[in-house]
This record gives sequence, C-alpha cells and structure tokens, in this order.
Amino acid sequence: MGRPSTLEDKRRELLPVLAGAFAELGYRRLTSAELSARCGVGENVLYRIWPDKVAMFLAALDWVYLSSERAWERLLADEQGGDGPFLRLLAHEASHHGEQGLYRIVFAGLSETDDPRIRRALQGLYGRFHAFVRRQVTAHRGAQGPGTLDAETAAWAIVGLGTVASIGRELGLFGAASRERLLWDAGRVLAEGEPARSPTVRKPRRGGSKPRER
Amino acid sequence: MGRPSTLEDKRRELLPVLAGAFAELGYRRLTSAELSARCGVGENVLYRIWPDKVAMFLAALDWVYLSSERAWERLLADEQGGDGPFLRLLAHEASHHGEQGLYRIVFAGLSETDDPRIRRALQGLYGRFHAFVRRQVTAHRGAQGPGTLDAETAAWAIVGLGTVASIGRELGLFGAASRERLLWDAGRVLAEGEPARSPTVRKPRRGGSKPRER
DNA sequence: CGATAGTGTAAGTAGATACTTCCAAAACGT
DNA sequence: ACGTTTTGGAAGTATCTACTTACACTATCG
Repeated sequence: MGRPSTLEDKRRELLPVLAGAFAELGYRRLTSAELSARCGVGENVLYRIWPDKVAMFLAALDWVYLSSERAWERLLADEQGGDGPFLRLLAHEASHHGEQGLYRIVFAGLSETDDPRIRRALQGLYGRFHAFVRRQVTAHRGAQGPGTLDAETAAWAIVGLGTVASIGRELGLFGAASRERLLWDAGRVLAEGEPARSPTVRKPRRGGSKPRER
Repeated sequence: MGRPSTLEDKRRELLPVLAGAFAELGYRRLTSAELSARCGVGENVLYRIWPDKVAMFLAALDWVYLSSERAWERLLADEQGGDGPFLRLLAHEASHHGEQGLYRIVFAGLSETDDPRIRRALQGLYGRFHAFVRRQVTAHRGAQGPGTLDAETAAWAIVGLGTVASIGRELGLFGAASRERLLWDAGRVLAEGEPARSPTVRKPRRGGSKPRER
C-alpha cells in the first residue's frame, strides 16, 4: 500500500557521485548544497538516504575503497604476465596510481579524525589495506625467496609509497615518470630487500631501474 | 612620537602557540575564537599581526618546519655515534618521530590545497624536505657505497615512510616499536638498497632488524 | 603636561552552512 | 476512485565563524 520506495536504488546510483565529490573537494569544502547540486536532487533527498553528512562521507569512503580493492583483486585473478601477481599489481599501480581518488578521500578524512566515526572508518580502511598489501608481499616472497624486512614493516612502507605518490600527484611535485620509479623501483626494493638483477623480471614499458643522479 | 610597537615580539611569542593549535585541531576546526583564547589575547590582536587566518596558518607551517630542520641540523652537527650522520638522523627519527607536530600541520594543509597560498607553501615545504633527505642519502652513500635506488627516488620513499609513520601514530595503527622498525629498517633498506649485515652498523637501543613474522 | 601612537576588551556583522519543514504532485494497492 | 506513502523542490532556521569596530586605557616623546 502506498508508493514503493526507490531510495535504495538512488543510494547506489549516487554513491559514485558522492565519492567523486568528496575526493575533489574534501570534507569541509563540499557543502550540502554543492553536493545536492552534483547529485541533481534536493538536499532533503540526500538527508532521507543518509542521516547526516558524516554518513555520506563514510559511505563514499567505503565505496571508493571497495572499488579499489575489487580492481586489485581483478588484476590478481587475471593470470597474465609472468612476473607473478605482486609485481603485476605494482606495475599497474605504478602507471595508474591515484586514478580512483582513494587517497584524496583518505586525506580529507585525516583532517577529521576528531569525529570518532571517521576515525574508526579510517582505522578499518588502513588496517584492511595494510593486510592486503602484506598478503601480497608474503605471497610474492613465497615465490621469490624471503625478503630482508619483515612483511609487516615492508607492507607499511609500501603503503607509505602510495601515500607520498599521492601527495606528489596532488601538489604536482613530480611527474608520471618519477611516480612510476617511486612505486615500481622502491616497491621492489621494499618487498624483496634488494632489486632483482635478472633481466627476466622487469617491468613492462619504461623500465626505471637505472640510477639517475643529477 | 607615540608608543613603540611590540607586535614583533608578540608574533615571535605566539608562533609556537599557533603551531601547536593548528597541529592539534587542523585548519578548519581551529576557529579564530579558539585560537585567540589559546594565545591569551583578543582576536583583533591576532588580526593586527597577521592579515587573515591563512597567513596565521602559513606562519605556523613555516615555523614548525624550520624548527624541525634546525633540530635535524643540530643532530648532524653533533659528531657522535660512529654510524655517520644519516644513520644518526634516522635513529633519532625512529624514536622521536612526530613529536614536533610537523606532519599534523601538513595534513591539515593538504585538505586546503585549493587555496593557492597554502598550496605553494606545501610545495615549497615538500621540495625543501625532499632536498634535505636527498642530500643526506647522497652523503651517506658517499661513505657507505652506492645504493640501488637513485637518490631522488630513495628520498621520496623515505619521505613516504615518515608520512605513513605519522598516519599510523595519528590513528593508533601501530605502536612505538613498529614505528621504529618502519623508520629504521625500511629507511636503511631504501637508502642502501640492502641492509648492512655487519654488526658494527647497528641502531642503538632496541634494534629491530630481526624479521618477525606472525 | 599634552600630543600621538599602540594595546586589550567586548560587542557586532555579514555571510555561510548543516539540516528541517512544508507542500503539491506522483505512484502504488484496493 | 480513494487512501496511503513516497518524491522533489523551495524556502526557512539556528548556529557558527572569519573578521571588524568602538572605545577606554597606557606608554612614549617633546
């Protein structure tokens, strides 16, 4: 009896818009007016779907992380390129890092860590991300031999690479080539302890293992 | 003629308070009312010293970075500990990282990169920081032999270590011991390409080079 | 002293913004 | 057709906040 609700559909349809908006403007600068304009609906519609702005942010954060993770899982499942899943993943991130906007949303959240809900969400997200990277590092080592850093530490350091790559992208500190060297070369060193010297294990397109002092 | 101005003294006296306040609350959450309360002066006094809130933030950012850099320079100048300046610096950061609040202010700024003044300030800060780390890496290599990463890349990766260490501290993702391993072990690997195995080159207090899988 | 310039306090203002309310119209079931 | 529930739009509200103004008081110089 009565009109059937379509809020669930609308929520799913709006999530990518939220994620893009928060990634672009950050938490504070994205006003509810601006957000509703981007969504093409009235503000009250948003507030019917989510109780408040924090909930919208959390939904966007969750969505963008899960999207990224799904993309990585897909890459891992695709069995092509002889270098093993970890290096494939690293190579992919080296060329496509930041395109999902994940880090931009995370940075926005890091300024709001006084809100316990946002804080918990970020803790969960980093925990999951770290665990994911750690699993890849461990698996890679199983195939390539043990590394020199413990996997825990190596995984955090690799998360740090991604972070600084995003900051560099955001501020225009370095170009795509440097970002690629950063993720690929340093990622290898951290995971393996020393870069492999065998020519068979080499990143496709624009290898950057050559030291370039200036 | 007239009363002599003491604004310059007041500015110097207030800078650490500004820095602490911005580091603790971030840019948006630190209102001018709160800031003036912490400074123990009226809001108009602040606005007599700096033209607007952005200028206060930039002054704090600058101050905290210069403080950190001065602390590092002091450490480099102190010639004690036979491991060389770079490792001394790394060891120091491994145990005292984050105490200056530098990264907290930087994170606050990263959410405000739409403001061109803040953006430029952060670009300059990261450029300077990276150049500093790069110099240390290069000097260290001159003493210890070349590394496997180019110095540019290694320096960015080390900046990434500091960043993720701060995020971890902020969110409570890991404790002091893990943070120490992260900075010390991974820092060494990045700078040197592979960890030194000689027992003479070893971090004082709580060495963490032992792999610890779980 | 008296003129001048500086300081601290307290109240005020204009604009922004998260969130609400109201209401007419639309989409169902009976 | 009719009652019921949902939808979208627009206007409203209470609060917050960067920044200003007004003013009484104080220190310095001639």
